[in-house]
Amino acid sequence: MILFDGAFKICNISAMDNSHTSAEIPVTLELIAREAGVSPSTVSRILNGTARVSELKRTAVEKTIERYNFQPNVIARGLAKGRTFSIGVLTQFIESPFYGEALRGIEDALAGTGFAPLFVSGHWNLKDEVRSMGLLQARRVDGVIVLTGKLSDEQLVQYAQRTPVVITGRNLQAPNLVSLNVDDRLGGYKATQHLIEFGHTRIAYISGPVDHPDSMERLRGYQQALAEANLACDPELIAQADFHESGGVLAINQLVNSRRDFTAVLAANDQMAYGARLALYRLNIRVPEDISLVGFDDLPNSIYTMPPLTTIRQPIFELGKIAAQTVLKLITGEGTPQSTPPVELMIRESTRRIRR
Amino acid sequence: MILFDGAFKICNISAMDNSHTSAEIPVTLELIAREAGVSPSTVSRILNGTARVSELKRTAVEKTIERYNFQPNVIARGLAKGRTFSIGVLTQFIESPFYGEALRGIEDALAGTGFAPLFVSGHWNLKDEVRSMGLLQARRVDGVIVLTGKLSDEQLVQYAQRTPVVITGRNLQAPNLVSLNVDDRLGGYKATQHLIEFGHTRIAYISGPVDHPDSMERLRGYQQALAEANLACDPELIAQADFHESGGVLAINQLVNSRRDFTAVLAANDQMAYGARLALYRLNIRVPEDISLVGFDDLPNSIYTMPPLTTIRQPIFELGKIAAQTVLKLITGEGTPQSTPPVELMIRESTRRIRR
DNA sequence: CTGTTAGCGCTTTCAA
DNA sequence: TTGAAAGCGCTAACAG
Repeated sequence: MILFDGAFKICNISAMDNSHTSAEIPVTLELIAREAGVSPSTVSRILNGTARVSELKRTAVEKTIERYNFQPNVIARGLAKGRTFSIGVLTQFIESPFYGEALRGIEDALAGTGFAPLFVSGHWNLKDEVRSMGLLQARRVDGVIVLTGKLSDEQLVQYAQRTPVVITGRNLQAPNLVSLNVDDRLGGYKATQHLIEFGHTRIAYISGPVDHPDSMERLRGYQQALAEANLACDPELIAQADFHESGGVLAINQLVNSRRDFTAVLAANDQMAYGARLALYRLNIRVPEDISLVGFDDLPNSIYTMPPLTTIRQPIFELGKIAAQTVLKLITGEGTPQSTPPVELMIRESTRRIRR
Repeated sequence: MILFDGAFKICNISAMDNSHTSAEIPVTLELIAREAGVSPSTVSRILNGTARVSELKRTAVEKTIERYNFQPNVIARGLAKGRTFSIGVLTQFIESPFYGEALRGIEDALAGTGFAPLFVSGHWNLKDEVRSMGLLQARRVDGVIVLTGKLSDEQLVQYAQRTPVVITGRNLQAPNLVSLNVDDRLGGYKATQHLIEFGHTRIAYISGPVDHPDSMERLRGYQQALAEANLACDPELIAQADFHESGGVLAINQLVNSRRDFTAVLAANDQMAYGARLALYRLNIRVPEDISLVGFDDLPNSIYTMPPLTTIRQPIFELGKIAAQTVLKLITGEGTPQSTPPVELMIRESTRRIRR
């Protein structure tokens, strides 16, 4: 295997010398103005469409802009206008498949508006969230979208005094701030109801962190569906986990060790359902023949799961989109908030009617 | 089900009225200086540690900063210093589980350096990539990391004339630009070799897009391993797909329809392997009993796949980290480029020794 | 050590 | 219509 003489390659080590960078005449609006024989204000006016400009000068300017491939400095513009045209987005993990969809929604809504998203991560960790919010503040974003997280209501309200805030996953009333929610409880309810309709009466629940509002709402939906069907809610059947795959694994083991029997499992999110799936496989328990499994979120992957996962679809892409639209409205002072689309039960192949 | 009277909820509609926003006195460096009884320069010096300042004034200033909760305006600072302290990152899909890891690496490397990443998406689409690069340019980022994509070498080189560029997934030599690579060919080679060692001789390959350099390199590794083992490379056993799950489904169907027999499949990435897995399941072909399956990337999910997927681990988090470190070095003009860690074969449960 | 004075690149009155 | 001038919030010589 002689072709591979190293496990990696780096090109152009000499490129590290970038001493030449210093030369270059920066192309600025002023330069354009001079070259086109007009004043800077005129160029600015053309760029912003702020006022009528004679056809003659306009074409002259446009030509020079073209020629120099001039792009106005958004930073400088921001300073002058007191607006940076960027929207801060506090997500939890930049690589999260779940929040990723929301980010895509935000990108989508912001495309073509002149505003750009600035993504920062909080890692489900108050300190990081505060630091990240500080970064956004320092960069004077015009608005902020907070995708859940651990910031206190007070912090959020205070933050909203300086900058418009849109927050998901919590109910909060304050000036300059709007909360956007999907109906987690309804989701938990629908999922449980589906299982009950399939004849299951012993339904285990793998919950997320107790301090996570979404998680608790879903649990409430589960409990309510149980209650409405006159089924007891056995606390032994509720395992507490952490929204991660590994938590799902642990939860299943714990549930099985408890020796309570159950014929179905509802996981508070898809990631835990993935972990649960693996744990069941290890225990030689078949899905859905022996146990039905339901997730929550409908991650892109859940169609390709083995078997494809029955789950609650959250309109998370749309939520991101609406959040972005809402924050823009807050900034410009327009009204009419949007409603978020409802959660939806996606019946796939991980659940089946119980054999009697 | 009376508790849910709507499938969504929006709070605080009245918050849309943000007319009060106009009041507020902005807290600036100048304000701090005045309140502390010193000149703006002194405050600036304290903030930047640019020069020694008497203990007396320092504490006075620090107190006022504290009192006003002052955060210097990074935008203004950027204008003055000719540096924005942000690094543009062109990714393809913000929600991609694969690039997500790289983004995390970038965040990780940038944390605490004062630089912030500005993530933009290219969607594997030249037009979007150009637009996104334009956005970065307009915002005067101090450096750019390009995670593969379709920009031409010329475009990249030209871009590097204005801003330091780090590019992954291609070999390019130019001033002010460095290319970072993982050894895709070696990955393809290792994966194939593993299959051959397990006794497989008829190994199908699901490729990515032909215009994708990573994809082609992996294919070459596959071919080389075959050649070294004196196995013929049957073109009928190579299905062309698109790096997405659905492509994996299609590829398997095509492969099976071709009526060539094979006992193993190597997919050029994990996502296609997921799709292949589903397609095989639909066809009642067991993995790994009937067919062994290997992926490429080692996405976080591949441990939780059914069965857990044998795959080539790409050090993509580390790659992101190194890319960020490299671009910082390019900016500050320091030297010593890093090497990227090698790819690694992760043997899990989707492959097994062929029964004879 | 510290204040004064010019800008950074753009927008925006205010006159002309 | 258009230009001159002032200013956005900060930094960086340059004196003192």
